[in-house]
Amino acid sequence: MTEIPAKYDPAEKEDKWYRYWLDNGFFHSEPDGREPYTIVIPPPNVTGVLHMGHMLNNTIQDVLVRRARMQGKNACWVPGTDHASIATEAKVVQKLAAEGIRKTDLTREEFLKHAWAWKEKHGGIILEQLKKLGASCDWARTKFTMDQRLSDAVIHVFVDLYNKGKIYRGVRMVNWDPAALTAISDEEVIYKEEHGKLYYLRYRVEDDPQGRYAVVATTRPETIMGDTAMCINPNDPKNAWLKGRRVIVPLVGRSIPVIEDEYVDIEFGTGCLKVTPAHDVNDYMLGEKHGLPSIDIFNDNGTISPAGGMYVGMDRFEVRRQIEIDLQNAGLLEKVEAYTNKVGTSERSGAVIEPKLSMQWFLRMSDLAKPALRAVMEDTIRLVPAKFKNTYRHWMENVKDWCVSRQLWWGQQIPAYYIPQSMGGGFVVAETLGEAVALARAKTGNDGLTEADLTRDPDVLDTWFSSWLWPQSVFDGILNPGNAEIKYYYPTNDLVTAPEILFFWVARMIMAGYEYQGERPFSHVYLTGIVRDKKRRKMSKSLGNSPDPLDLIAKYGADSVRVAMMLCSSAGNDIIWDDSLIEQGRNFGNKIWNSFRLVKMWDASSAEAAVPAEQPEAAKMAVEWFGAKLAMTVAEIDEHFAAFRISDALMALYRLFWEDFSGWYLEMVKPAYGMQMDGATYQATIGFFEQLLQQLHPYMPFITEEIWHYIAPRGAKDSIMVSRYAPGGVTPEQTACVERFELVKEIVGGIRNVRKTKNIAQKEALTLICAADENYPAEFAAVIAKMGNLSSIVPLASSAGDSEAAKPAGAAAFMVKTTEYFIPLGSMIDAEAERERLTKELDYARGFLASVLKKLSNERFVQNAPEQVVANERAKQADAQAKIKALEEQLAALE
RNA sequence: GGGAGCUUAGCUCAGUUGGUUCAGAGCGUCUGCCUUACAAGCAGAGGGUCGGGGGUUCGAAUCCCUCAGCUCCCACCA
Repeated sequence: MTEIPAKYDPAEKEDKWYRYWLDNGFFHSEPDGREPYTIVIPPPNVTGVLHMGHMLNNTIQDVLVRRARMQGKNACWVPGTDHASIATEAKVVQKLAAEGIRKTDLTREEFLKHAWAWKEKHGGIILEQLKKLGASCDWARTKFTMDQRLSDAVIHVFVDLYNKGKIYRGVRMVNWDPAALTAISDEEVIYKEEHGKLYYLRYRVEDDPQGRYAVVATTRPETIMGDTAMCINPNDPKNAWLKGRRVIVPLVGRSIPVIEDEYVDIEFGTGCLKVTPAHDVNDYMLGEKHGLPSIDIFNDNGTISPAGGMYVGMDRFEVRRQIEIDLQNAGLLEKVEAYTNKVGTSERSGAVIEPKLSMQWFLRMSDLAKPALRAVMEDTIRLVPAKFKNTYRHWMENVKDWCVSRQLWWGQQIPAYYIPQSMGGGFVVAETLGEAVALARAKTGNDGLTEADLTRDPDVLDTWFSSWLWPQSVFDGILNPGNAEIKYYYPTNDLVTAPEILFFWVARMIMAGYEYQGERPFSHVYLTGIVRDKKRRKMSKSLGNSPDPLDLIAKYGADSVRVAMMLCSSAGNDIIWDDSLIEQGRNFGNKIWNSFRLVKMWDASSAEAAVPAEQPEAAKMAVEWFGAKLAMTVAEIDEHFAAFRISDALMALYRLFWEDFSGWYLEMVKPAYGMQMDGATYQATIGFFEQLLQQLHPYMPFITEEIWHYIAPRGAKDSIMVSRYAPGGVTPEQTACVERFELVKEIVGGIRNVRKTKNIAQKEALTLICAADENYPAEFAAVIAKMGNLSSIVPLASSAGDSEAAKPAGAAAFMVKTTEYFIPLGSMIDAEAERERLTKELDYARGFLASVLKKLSNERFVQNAPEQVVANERAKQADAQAKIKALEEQLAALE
């Protein structure tokens, strides 16, 4: 037998076993006759590094995958990364800036070369980190959202949707960063409270004999050059006089109409709104609605453009200061109030965002959303927890068209090609340049048109426009529909992701799934919580409150981190991370290791001590009981998994191993001092241990593999991770056995209590006297004797009625259910203390009886409550009465 | 402003359709133990008027109303 080290060293073993799994190809899946179990990873940013959120998310996926594999399914976990256009491009720009290179100085091709170099260097780090966690991904299938095949699929889908009339060009307000000279996404806008001013400007009413003014309140007086209307609420009596009039924009002198729209808040300011369609989203919508012209008065860098007509070339904030003075001097500034509002700033440059109109590509969502909404509402796709269904519905019923273009270079370039004005203008959309030329020729009727005449749209597609195809594109299901892999692996089973991307990603994957496969992309969506610190703050770099997962793994081992994660994570709830959790994980591993060492010590084959001829009774009963307990707990774990209660499943297992197996079972089968264990018990124990390891394996893959190979010599292919769970099932006898054993626990507890209160050492054997009634688990007598260290269990003279006679004087007593137990202690009994204890118990029992009787004397209760409930109350009454009688007798015996 | 959700032990959370073992688990705390697998352990103990108030019911942590506090999502008012 191999010597087993006293301590388990994760650092040493984890790399070894991961290597072993890889070398044997255990993670790899190919379609075969088995039932598939598929998960596609939510692809992390290609240049990202592992944080606690990834740890949580990927541990859950690995637990699900490993379990499915051991259930005999063909488990396939597809890993990969996302090109994350915005984030990656920002990082590349930053890196280039550090080298003194500006993006604007590079051509698109040059920039992309840098970006790819960056991706090659940093990409995939996160996948290597996942290996440390033990993730059983099929690495041979690793995909990247900008792999050629996946990019082709994206382009194909864009063209297809365009041809179906679902994609169109339109104007939209984007967040313009005047410092970085780029549009940024809504997510990159940080709103900050700013103490600014609210300016009240006088707009002279045209042709008004009284020379009156309409006063408008604005925070942005510098945009007046872009005003093309004033708007009032038609229901606003105080401004009714302005209806149908025209007003003069102050300083500018332009005459603009007064329009009416209920959008205007009557209560705000004066109830008059200046409308600047080019520089405010809401104004833009008003402009669309009322057919107003739009004057863009800003250059890209935030200075005034010639279209402004005044202050040309000045910075927008300087203009704000200047215009205040100029308005004042012209007598057109009614007043200025202090005003606090939220101003959007760029996450990247810190500059104040300028809303800017621009031409973008949109995807019509309403038709796509319908089947996707139905699938979730009808539970074809189950969200876990289900509370997210409401949010999902709300969003899907109010879905807006998706702006799919981004003013970036890193990503799939939009396959739209513009035809020069000289050749008729317009554009065509095609998968290849060749096709574009053909289309353009057909469109213009100009056969002389060549590739060189076409200009490709410079924008790229939103990253989500590639990741929404992920469950399909990783199996080439877009370009090669109906291929063997997509048929086998799709729909996938479970998706594990964060609720904040339910709409960005999950909903869109569902849409794409129905659009291109005619089927849901997955059947369950498990939504994890956010990992927070002890103070419930989000973990972030700036707060420095996020532990580095790799440090934790190095210090405690991946198994410990995984257990810690799974212990505190219930679906949809944020998880509050506390380093003490990881200690709990480590302690559990330690417990498993030591239990194993103990069991291995009893290996009958290496016996030096005497082996008993036959299996001791206590051991026999222990085996029967633990077999039953194990079967029941496994069934419970199955239920937990069916409902995705993964932390509950782990807790059930944790308690089974720690309390029942280590605390009770191992103590029950432990050979007597100087004796060896019999073969039958040893074999049973090893069998239990293997089953426990199998159940634990999804959570703690490394230590279970290590012990698996210590337990018995195994072939190179006999990994625990590809072993199969034993068939489940619980018999009624097993359920009864476990129930009866609860009595044993209580009786042993009673004995221990007596020892403790009377200060009797465990070594000192005692005698137990008890009435062998139906609540006494006689079949476990040997177990009780062993666990309580009893020299004998003596039946109480049993004939009913005269039992008092046989009750021992000077004995400590306790009750389990209605059965009395006595431990004769002779002179050690402190009659006074005993009387006090009994009186207390008696008082409680009488009070309890009184409450039961009160209930039973309530006619309405007896009439209305179900029979079973009433019967239970009567049973309680009988028990309480029996208990009271017994206690009274015990008290009397003390006299 | 619109929508959703949460509030149970010191902490993190379970608690299916109201009804036995409904007031639970883990961790932490406290007490006693270095008992030959494990002190990263063993044996025990204490701790909650289930956010407040009201209602329905024979019976409410559970259903309804209301108030308070917290969280998230969406739209953000010139």
